[in-house]
Amino acid sequence: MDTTEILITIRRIVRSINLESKKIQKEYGVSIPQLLCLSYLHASRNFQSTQGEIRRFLNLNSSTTSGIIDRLENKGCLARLPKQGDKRVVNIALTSKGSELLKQVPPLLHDRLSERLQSLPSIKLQQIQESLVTLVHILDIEQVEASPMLTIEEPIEETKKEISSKSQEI
Amino acid sequence: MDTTEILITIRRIVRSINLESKKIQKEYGVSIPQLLCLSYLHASRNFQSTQGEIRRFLNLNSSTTSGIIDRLENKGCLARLPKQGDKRVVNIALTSKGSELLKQVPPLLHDRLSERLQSLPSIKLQQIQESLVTLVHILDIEQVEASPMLTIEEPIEETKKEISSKSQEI
DNA sequence: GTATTTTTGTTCGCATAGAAACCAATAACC
DNA sequence: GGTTATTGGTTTCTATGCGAACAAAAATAC
Repeated sequence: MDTTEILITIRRIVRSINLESKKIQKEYGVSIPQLLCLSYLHASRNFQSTQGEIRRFLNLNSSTTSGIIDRLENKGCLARLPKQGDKRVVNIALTSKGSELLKQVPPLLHDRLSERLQSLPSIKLQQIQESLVTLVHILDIEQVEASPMLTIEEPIEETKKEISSKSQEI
Repeated sequence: MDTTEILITIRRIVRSINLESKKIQKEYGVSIPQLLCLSYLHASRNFQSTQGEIRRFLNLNSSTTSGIIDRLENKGCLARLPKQGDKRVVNIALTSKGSELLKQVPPLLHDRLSERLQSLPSIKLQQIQESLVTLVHILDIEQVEASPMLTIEEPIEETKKEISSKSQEI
């Protein structure tokens, strides 16, 4: 497996995750980013948070977060409330409908996948973890540069690119 | 790092790839899926292929492929031609504009990423490959089920799920 | 030859994702 | 207090991605 195949494999992993998200959405009516958002609210103080906090938690762009919140609001899972003291900020509150939905979904999801991952030898699992972190570093060039104190890394050039060539259908 | 963190890491990898795609699009006017499509045409006989072949190569849904081809057609990078003998099939032909664009983009991209991957110890690279393949198997549950002759795999239940919980902003 | 099934690719609808533009509110500066 | 800079979130636009529906064409069955 060379560079190209690694990239192709990543694309396939991404696709699987997206397909899974679609299945969950069909079955439960919420997507994974939506679920992540609801989970965050559930774990927040007073089951509330701000759009900015959710955005940072999800590590997404502001407009994307706004869209996710819109759709959850339309579903009745959360509500937008004004925040005392700062009129720019919108408080996002989990509704009981959202809370109920959370009770149905996460345990099923988490258990199944954990099951599979934990059936692996722990050495294997460790490998996966390290490999993913390595990939993050390779791809997250900006992050590495932003923290020169992290570790000894080889000098990495500014602009990183990604390539593609053939991929084979399975 | 447990299951949740693996999932979170995957999400971060996905994000990096998407951000990279955005940069490339801004700089060269084409996205990575579009580049993949053009590359495939370039390597095809007579610089032509069918929508179905491109779809299988990209491993994408038909409507997605149609959209990608639409946008490349609008850019003048490819053309839709009828196929002799089967009126359902559309031949997709790379234009010289598309060919020229390919000359500018891919070498830069591929080289940079290869460079970084190949600067890793070969053991590390091997780990990454194996880990990705393992993840593919875990996520590609349907593939494994569809091919019971592949290898000895533990019995895997039908519906797999994915979970999420906290992720931290870096 | 006719009826049915399968194939091919397009359209539509929905969601995610980012960039850019925007505006109101707040903070910082003088 | 007035001016400038920053912040927070929304809107608009573009692209990717999937599923469902669809129509035409081809393949298959009788």
